[in-house]
Amino acid sequence: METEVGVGGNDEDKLDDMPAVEVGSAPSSPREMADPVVYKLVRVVGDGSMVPATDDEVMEVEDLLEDDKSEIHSVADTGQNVGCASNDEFPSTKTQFDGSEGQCENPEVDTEKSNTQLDTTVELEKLNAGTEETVPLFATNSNDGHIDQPGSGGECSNPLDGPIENESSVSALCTNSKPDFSKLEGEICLDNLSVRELHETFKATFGRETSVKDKQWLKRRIAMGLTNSCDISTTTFVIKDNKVVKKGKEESVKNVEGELAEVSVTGAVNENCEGSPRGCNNLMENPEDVSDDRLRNPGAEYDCSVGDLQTEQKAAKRVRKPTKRYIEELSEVESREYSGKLVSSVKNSGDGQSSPVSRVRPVRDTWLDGRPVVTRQDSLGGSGVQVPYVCRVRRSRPRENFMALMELQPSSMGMATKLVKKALGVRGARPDNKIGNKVFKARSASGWIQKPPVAEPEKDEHYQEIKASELEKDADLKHLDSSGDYSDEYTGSVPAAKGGMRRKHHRPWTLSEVVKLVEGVARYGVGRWSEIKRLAFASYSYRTSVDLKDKWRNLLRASFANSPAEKGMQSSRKHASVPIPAPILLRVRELAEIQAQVAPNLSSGKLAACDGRNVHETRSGYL
DNA sequence: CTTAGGG
DNA sequence: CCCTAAG
Repeated sequence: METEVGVGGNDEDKLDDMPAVEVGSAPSSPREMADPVVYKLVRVVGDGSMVPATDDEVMEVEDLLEDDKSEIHSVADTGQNVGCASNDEFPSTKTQFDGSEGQCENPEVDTEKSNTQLDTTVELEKLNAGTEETVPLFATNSNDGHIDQPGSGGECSNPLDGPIENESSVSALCTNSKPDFSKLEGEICLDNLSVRELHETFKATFGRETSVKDKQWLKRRIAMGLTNSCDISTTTFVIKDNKVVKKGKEESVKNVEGELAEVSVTGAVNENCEGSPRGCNNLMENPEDVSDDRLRNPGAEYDCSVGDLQTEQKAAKRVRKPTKRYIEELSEVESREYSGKLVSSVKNSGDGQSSPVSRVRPVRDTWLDGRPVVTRQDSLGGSGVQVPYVCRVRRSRPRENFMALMELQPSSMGMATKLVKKALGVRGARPDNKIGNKVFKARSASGWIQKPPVAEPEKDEHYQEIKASELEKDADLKHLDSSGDYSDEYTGSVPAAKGGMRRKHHRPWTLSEVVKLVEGVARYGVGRWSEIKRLAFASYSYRTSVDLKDKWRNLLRASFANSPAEKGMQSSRKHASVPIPAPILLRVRELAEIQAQVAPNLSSGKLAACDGRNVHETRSGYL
């Protein structure tokens, strides 16, 4: 779901103001994007910096909106939402999430952007042109009863958006995006219908009345109902050059079945799209805040929007959309691109993508009663309680993220990827982009992904990992310092039959991570793992200080093994999944030596002195 | 809780 | 990666 944001003008200011905080901010300047019209949901942090919103967030908002629209009272359930709803203002709509509930523990993130949670502002950042869908959303916020269509207003609000987009989008909807439904409808083009007619249609379709007056919303809803398919739910249109590309957006819908959130991603590809490689991805991943919330109130979420759908079409299955992880990857690429020297084309994991990859490991799909249930048992200790898979707490560890897999079709996916990448790249192109890097980090750190219920049981895990590693490798090789990170893993450990916890999923260290580690060690000194963790690895939710330590140990081993006697050791060295570049190993060695010499003699107190700048800084931060 | 080390 | 001991 794309949302547009009135933010436009503000962005710059925000950008400027943006703190250097690593985690936090993602400035996105809408203007930057010239071509693709995409609405991006953005979260505004307390300081005014913006962070890309996660799918969850977006979805949540959408849900809320929809709920409101469709049914007025629905809001009540989700307390958090209320805050959101209250704000009519599109530009800055703040959604308050319940901190306590919502947050899964993510220490790093929390610390750095503690504010975020409290006031999470959902802003729509409009990268480009507006989309129809957005409007309805807003409308929902305002109020069920009177649905103002801020949508139009919102779009209008942004000069950038321009009416043009709307038109295009609308027309597109009629013609392109929802052709099916119109056909289904019996040739009726919803656009032509009056609100009243739409209401009737709505009623006919869903069997219930709707108070929503928004035509667009109604149309969309009806279309959805008619099609049953998820694709219609949200559509993003991307205007590239002359072409209008419509990209299907995933609908955030919870599956009736037990699955809280299955998202279907439908990449509707326009004819144009097919031709053009570029795809545009709207969704940004975002911090866990939202996801948690969602988890919390599954029921509330889908009362309306989902309810309709469900009632109408229980059969239709919604597939979770790939976005987060997917996006992360993309973002990674992006970061590299702009930071970098190499502009790498995104490696489309085209091959892999052809077949949907999904991971469901931690999740148990059971069709026992004929009712498919996805349950996560681990967090509950195998109690068998159904848990929204989202919020898993893994021991005391920071938190786990779930990876989402993409169910996209190859074609759409590739396109999407490219588009996203492009979009990102555009943003990055700007001077401010340095921030982008950070942003994505933050995002990655927090990003949770919901898993597609559909996933295929085994093997996807590997699949994904491999894919990820490849990606990383790709990125890393291009430039080491770029930080690439994957989305988190969805699961840490799963209770074994016995109750033993499965190991945390193996997370291969990427080059970028290694580089960061090395830098961190150089900066803060060996042994200050927690500091390094916090500072250098703030963005990586996984990788605990212990992990860092272990990795360092391994690096040391590797470095010493390698450089001293390259010849003999080769045999022992097999191929590491991620071969560490010699330079890095050298650096590691150097650092190790330096530290070894300095630290011991001077002892802890002096060490700081020696390191001076770094240590102090670090310390000051804490102290 | 953070480190360090062994497994 | 995990686990544990020690500060």
